[in-house]
Amino acid sequence: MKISAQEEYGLRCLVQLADLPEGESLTLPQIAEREGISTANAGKLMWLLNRAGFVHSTRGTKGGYLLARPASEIRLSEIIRVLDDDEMAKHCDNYTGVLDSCVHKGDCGIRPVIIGLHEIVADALSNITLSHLVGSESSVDATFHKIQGIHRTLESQRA
Amino acid sequence: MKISAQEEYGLRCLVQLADLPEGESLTLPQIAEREGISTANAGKLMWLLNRAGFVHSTRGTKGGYLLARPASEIRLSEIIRVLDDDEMAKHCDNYTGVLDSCVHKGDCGIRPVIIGLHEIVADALSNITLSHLVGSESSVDATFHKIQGIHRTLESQRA
DNA sequence: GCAAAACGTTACTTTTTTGTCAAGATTGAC
DNA sequence: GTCAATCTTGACAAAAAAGTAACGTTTTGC
Repeated sequence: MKISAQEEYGLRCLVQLADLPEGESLTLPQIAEREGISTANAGKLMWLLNRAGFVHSTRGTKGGYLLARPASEIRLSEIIRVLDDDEMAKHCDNYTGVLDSCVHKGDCGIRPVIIGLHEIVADALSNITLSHLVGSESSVDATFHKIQGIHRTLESQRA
Repeated sequence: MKISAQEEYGLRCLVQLADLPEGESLTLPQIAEREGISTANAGKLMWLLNRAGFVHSTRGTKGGYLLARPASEIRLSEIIRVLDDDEMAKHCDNYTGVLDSCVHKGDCGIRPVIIGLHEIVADALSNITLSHLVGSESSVDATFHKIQGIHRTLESQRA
């Protein structure tokens, strides 16, 4: 269970934009340099993020990228879903071995665990927004654990 | 964020062994057939699982594989850690772009989220054992949610 | 002993994922 | 209007993951 390169770098590019003063934008070369990736690679990532509606781009001299919505309104769960190509929906169609369909098509003891796991992850990520990620490592860490704590308490009250 | 083929199929092979009557074992061709994968592939997976100490193998005619420990004592968190090649420990060494080390080496707002996410997943998986996975899909689903519910309640009480 | 059935190990091939390149399109400045 | 800076897009190349093949070792049964 891991984060793909696309998820990691895509998220980082968005954080760079979220960390900008109101109204400012970044060009591809600037984003690439700040994240230590090639301009070509940054270009592809930003294309994905633009297509998904997370950023707005302007062409020509003085062009660049900026967030399409306030950072506080963009949840990590949305971002990951896009960068991950909605992998979860296809899980059971992918792992079919040498056959056309999974041998556990009818009844599968693993499926509920996989689905449940993704629910837990999506749930945790839906409570974190881009604006939560712009601070220092220690402050983000504190925020994350606070959010998780609150969330779990609400969960168990509901149950 | 997704499960790799190695994790998925490796876990499934273990579930097959967990579903066996006490003392019985399965050969590679049997495991392969039951999971719809090639014998060669099953062989590689079982080699990994044997090396990690989850199963015992016996060679020669009448040989085969069986669990090294009771299914109720093997937690999914251990299994995933092995099949995933302990990916988490290397996260920050992997995503360095074109550079030798990650540009966020010093202070990184994303790291606590990645680490926290893996903690949440490992936490959820540590409460599920192989024996939980042998029933029907609906019973496993019920068990999973029950375990998660109990766990979250304890978590929030502690907090 | 020897052949058949089974696991063990390493090297190789294929497929998927990542990352790069190059040509095109759009805009602003002069 | 031309030029330079910038994003867009599809094709291509490199790297990683997944899967296969080949050959070896061990055990059982005859």
